[in-house]
Amino acid sequence: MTSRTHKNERRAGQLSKDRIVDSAIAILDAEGEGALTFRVLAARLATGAGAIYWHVADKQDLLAAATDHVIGEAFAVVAGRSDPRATIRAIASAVFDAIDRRPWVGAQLSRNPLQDAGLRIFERVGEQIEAFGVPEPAQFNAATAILSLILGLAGQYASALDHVSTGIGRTAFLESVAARWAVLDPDLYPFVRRIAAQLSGHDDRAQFLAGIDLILAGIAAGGKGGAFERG
Amino acid sequence: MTSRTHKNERRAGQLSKDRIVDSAIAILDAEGEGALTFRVLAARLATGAGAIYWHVADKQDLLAAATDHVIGEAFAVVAGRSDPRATIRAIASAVFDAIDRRPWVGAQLSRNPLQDAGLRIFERVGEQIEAFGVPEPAQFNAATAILSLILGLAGQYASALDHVSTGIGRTAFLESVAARWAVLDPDLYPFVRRIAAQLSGHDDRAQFLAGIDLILAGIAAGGKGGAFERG
DNA sequence: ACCTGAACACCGTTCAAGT
DNA sequence: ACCTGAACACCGTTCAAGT
Repeated sequence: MTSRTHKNERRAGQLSKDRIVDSAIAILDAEGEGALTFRVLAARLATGAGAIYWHVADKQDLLAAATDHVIGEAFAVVAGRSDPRATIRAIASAVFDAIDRRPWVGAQLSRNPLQDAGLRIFERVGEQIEAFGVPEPAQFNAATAILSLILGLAGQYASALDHVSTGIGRTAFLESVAARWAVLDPDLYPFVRRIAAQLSGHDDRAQFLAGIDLILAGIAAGGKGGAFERG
Repeated sequence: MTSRTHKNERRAGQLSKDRIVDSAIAILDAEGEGALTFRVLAARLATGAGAIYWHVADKQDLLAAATDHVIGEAFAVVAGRSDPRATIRAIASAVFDAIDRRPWVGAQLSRNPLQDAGLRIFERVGEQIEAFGVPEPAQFNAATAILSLILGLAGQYASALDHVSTGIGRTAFLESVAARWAVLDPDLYPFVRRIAAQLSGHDDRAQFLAGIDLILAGIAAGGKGGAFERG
């Protein structure tokens, strides 16, 4: 019965930051952000709650590591296009897909934008901004704008998905929001009222990328002098 | 001693959602988000913790109401410019200033973007997008992009201010971030390393508005056909 | 109708004690 | 060095009881 049970069996029981983060991700994926507790995490790892603190500074550190892991994985499969514009769209797409699969990633990104995962996105975007031909002094602003848009959309999308997960389906949720919007005071909220009709049918991913395109168009337009010729 | 003490004295002691929200804002302003507790809020209102629940659904409701109050006040003083572009910049500026004064507003906006305050911003921006001459079908995407950028920047700025408030000053904080960035692996983070030098000297507000300008430029460029002539 | 405040069901985090 | 798990110092929220 215990044949084949050598010391690796023990090794598998060893704690490590990686194992902790993997377990945390499994819990977050399966039951959402509210379910991640040091107690249930410890139970799943068959250890004491305090043991986790040997490998992880605190809960924020754990969530940051989990988010960084997911974003790192998402970026690993983003092939670099020759066109910087297409590459930036691919980066944004990868982030969108990661959030679509795991709403907690979006929540974490928008809550703590300056941590590892955010820096990873910033770097990727910035490299393409440079490849796009944006002059040095403008690169910081341009990359920050795109990063901010991604994070802002991440927060909105994650928050919407959050509501969806707590009960009704996506279209039912959108319809309930649309119904609430359609009933606002027309003097105070003329725009939102009018837009409500488009809510149910709209495509989140397309809207996400449309925003990116607007900034890219603005960057391109800013270089009227020819400074942004593809090169 | 008790002359002049008529029933209004009693009235002042009455609870109401407004009084609760005002007290919550006072606590948030004075001691930050971590200090807002139903117990300390109740103490400040000289009542029991449970009494608050008669006027407020839960803590999320309280924070949403506080944020909506602040954004409403901020928008009350935003004069409409004749130029939609300038008005959108003024709206973004007002949000920036509100967050600059109260970091918790930024955190709340980015955490819960679809609540009252977010809707207020969305409406204001949307109206200007229409005034800008963006055709109907594109208005939703354009307004969402600007709202998302504002929320994304709100989150980043709030998170930075948060770190500042916990100890060191702003420039010291930026320098510590810059120092961390400057020391990253140059193969993995070439862009962030290079940009680190600009961090200490940069102007948050200018960067905030630069992002808005990029989207506006993108919107204008999108209407090459003349559809976006100022009208 | 509105308020009281004790009680409930949790949290993240710490830390003496073990191996 | 690493793990255990009870204990600490809190939370938001509920609810019987009061007025």
